[in-house]
Amino acid sequence: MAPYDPSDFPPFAVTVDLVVLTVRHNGLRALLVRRGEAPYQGQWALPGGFVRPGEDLAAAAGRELEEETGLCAHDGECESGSGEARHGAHLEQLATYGDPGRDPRMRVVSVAHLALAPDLPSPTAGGDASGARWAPVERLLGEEGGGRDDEQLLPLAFDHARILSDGIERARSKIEYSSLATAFCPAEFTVGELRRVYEAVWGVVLDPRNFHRKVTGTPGFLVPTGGTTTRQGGRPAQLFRAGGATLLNPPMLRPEM
Amino acid sequence: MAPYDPSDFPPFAVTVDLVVLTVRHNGLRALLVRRGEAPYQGQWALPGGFVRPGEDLAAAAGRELEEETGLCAHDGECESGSGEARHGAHLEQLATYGDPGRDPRMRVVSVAHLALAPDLPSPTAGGDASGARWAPVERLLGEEGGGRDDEQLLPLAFDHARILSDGIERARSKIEYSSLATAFCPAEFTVGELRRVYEAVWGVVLDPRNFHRKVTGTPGFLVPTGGTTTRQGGRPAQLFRAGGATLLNPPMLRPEM
DNA sequence: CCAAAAGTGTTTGCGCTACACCCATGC
DNA sequence: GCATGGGTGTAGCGCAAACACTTTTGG
Repeated sequence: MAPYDPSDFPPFAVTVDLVVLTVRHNGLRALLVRRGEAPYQGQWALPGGFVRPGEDLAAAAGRELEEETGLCAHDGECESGSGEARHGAHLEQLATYGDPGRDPRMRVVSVAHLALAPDLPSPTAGGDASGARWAPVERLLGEEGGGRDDEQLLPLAFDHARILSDGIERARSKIEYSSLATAFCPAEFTVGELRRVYEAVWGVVLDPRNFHRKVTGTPGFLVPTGGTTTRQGGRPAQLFRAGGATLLNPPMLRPEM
Repeated sequence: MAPYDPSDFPPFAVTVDLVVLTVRHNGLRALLVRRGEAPYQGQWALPGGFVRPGEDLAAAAGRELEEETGLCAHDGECESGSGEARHGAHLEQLATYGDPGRDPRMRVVSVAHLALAPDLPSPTAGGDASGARWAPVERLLGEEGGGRDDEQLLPLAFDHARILSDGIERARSKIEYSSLATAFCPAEFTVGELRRVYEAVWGVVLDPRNFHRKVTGTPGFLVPTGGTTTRQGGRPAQLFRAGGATLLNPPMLRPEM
């Protein structure tokens, strides 16, 4: 190999791309922005942008997330520190994509991050995108059982379909063995609401009795607040907050794969 | 955010760093190279180098791995394609480290990869490093129960201790639910040899009877070759190759954590 | 009074654990 | 023949799956 010469290395552009997921209307959805410029002008893409010269990768991801959603990241391996813009979201590094040619203009290495957010009241305010939406993931991945057949797939710019697919797969497997599903819920939530998160992310139906026993029996997963709510109708349900536990032992079991 | 201008972006150096693990003398070991230049001259570091202008990230990692060990990578998400230099090893992307200041000379973003290799006959031939060694991981992480107390910790250059720690953690958790432990074994191996891999990586003792039943009962994990060996002494043991299965269901269970 | 969701108990079965014993080789 | 590791059978137990019923609200 050539000797290590600081003044002579191939220059790269480094960006962060964000897979932001939420659960809305009993379905898993991803945040997309419409591209205003070539290439892929007018097509949908993941939010993202350049990493700034003095900026940590996690900080760049947190900044982009707040610009797009108003959410302030916490948790994961990213600790951007201060400033609670809104209720927190989970943010973690996903993977890095650097194929030559993934961006036709130049050599770009993108460090993708995964964010999990609760259902936001406002669709998508602020941000630099000329348009933004929460798209159901079935319309992006071409999975089975996701809505009607006449809904066609939304093509994504660059290699973003691949990145999104990896992010969804990470989320689906990670809620098995961690308490991450609570990141999709508001600060206080019911067992039933948490169950509907699992059902939406996995695309399955779970037994309410066994689910209730499982989550309330796992130490540190849920902490009762003492309050109740009837916002889902029916009998009042206990409210919980997310407990301190991050790793679930034993894990939640996803039915027959 | 500033408009997207291809000719005006902050330039970064992009490197790959390698966490190469093997099992040797009943212990988990990592490949280290001695640095020939400042900074951290003379200290031990993970092998790695710059990504070349037209080169994929996985290809860069595979190239570095072959330069350092003579191994040809396969499997994982990295498919560097052709050229079987020696028996294959597992290679996958680990994580990306890009703190400003992690390299005092310039802004470097390093895409770390994890490689799992069988015990190599020759210590470490070839490569560009002035020195190389397989270091027991206990001497690098300061864990309990790893050898005598008078052995002191080896400090690593840059943030490589963190990267190594992340790589080891990935390997430890991934052999639970995948057939990856076979990547530490030669092409043909016995159930006992595979068990010693698990014992070395996890630092535990497993019940030979239950282990045997578990791995032979998991469809697609092991394929008998028909041959036997007595290289471990005692009664001849059946030889196996790794089967096609990558995900183990149900997973191997790591004793009391 | 009806619908809708919450919450609880029980049975059944599978898989993991823990244990003792015989087998086939090298020295 | 003895040491060494390989391979098998079994009993117990804990967890998860499957299932029915009561409770408490809103309309």
